[in-house]
Amino acid sequence: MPYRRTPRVEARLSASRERILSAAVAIVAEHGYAGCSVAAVARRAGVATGSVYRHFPAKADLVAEVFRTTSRREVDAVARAVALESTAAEAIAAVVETFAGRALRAPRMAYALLAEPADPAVDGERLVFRRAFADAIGVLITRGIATGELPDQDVQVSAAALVGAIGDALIGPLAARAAVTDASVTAPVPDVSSGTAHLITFVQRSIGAVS
Amino acid sequence: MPYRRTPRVEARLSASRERILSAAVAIVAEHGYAGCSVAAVARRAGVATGSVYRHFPAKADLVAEVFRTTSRREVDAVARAVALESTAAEAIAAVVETFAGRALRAPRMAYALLAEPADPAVDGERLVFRRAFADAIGVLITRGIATGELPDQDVQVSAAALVGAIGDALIGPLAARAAVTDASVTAPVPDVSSGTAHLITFVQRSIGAVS
DNA sequence: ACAAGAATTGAACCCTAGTTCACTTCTTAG
DNA sequence: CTAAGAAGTGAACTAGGGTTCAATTCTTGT
Repeated sequence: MPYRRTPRVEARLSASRERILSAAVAIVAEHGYAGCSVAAVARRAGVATGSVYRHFPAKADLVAEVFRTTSRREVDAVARAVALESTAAEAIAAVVETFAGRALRAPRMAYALLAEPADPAVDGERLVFRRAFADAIGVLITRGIATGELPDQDVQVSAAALVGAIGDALIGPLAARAAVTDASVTAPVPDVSSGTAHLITFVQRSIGAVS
Repeated sequence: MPYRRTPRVEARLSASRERILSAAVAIVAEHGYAGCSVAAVARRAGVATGSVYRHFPAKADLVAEVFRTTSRREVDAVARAVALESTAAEAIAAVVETFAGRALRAPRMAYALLAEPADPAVDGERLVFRRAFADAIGVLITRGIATGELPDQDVQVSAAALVGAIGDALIGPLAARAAVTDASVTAPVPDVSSGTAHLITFVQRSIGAVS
């Protein structure tokens, strides 16, 4: 029985899978889920459309994995920022700065993560993402309560509300930026740094951290 | 030239349009945008699919109007609640209670308003909705600052962030309820009243209202 | 070199849901 | 009553994109 899968082939297969995934991530970062058709992904990865289905049973699985990959990056960045700071006030400020900074540098991607309509499978992942994000913030709140820096509070509720607060405060400017990016126009965008500063004040006050 | 549009016909036409719109609203309330196909709307309104296009140039226009109709109700309810209270602390509590109460009583509708993927036209309306909601909250904050009850703050940022905070804190329980509603199963749902109480504390603290 | 079988291809297929349109049914003015 | 023309109908059309599959190209063990 000739031809048994050899490590060499195995490696090429997983490299291929990786290229497809990367291509999909790149397309979402540039054009959002709207531009992420199977045909476009295949073209960018340098394979035939049919080949995509050798690695992913359906498009929903592909985009779900795309979402997971990209959202993990964001959650990790935020979690790292939290770990670096000592006080809750500094940590929550770092969360806002990290997340807002990254989002505004890659607005199309941020929009895709936060709000863009997509496959129901992505919706599920989005809930996971928000929960993970909330957990990272929860860590900081719990720590603050333990040290007495923060008043006692429902960590789950505060964390979930903060995720919403930060996300929503960003959607406005984000939508503007995403729009101009789509039109590939370099346009003046409403200043964000002052908004970020105000948002930091808001979130610090909201968890009871004296600014 | 026989047949000129008479008031009688005019009335029947607008009644027809109204029936179509109501049917669409009802379907969204029950099954979300997912179930809101033109054929389904027409069937429920008791007209042919083609007739829908006598009143709306395209489906996007219909669903946009559905969204506008339903979101106005919510914003009005919240604005009314704000107007009834005198202190900012009471007013923001009333906002949370009103919105959360209504949302949890009609979870499928709330999900459609807040988060359900839908036509791009709906996305645009959703931004309008959030802004209107934020404006209602902004009124209360501005008033609180003026009376000295609240510390000075960026009203826009605080209001937008609060919209996000309230919305996001609701999405979790909402998704659960919407799911069980879809399956038409009466199931135990995570208690929400205690969550609402905690959320009220959170939002009061976040605008600097002493609880 | 050869054959067994897997990987790859990309054009054809299919399915869904919005939209159209030729035809029928009403409504109105003379 | 009759004709002009609008409103209403629903089956057929269409578009877009996910999915499939017969044919082709590779890879491997003897």
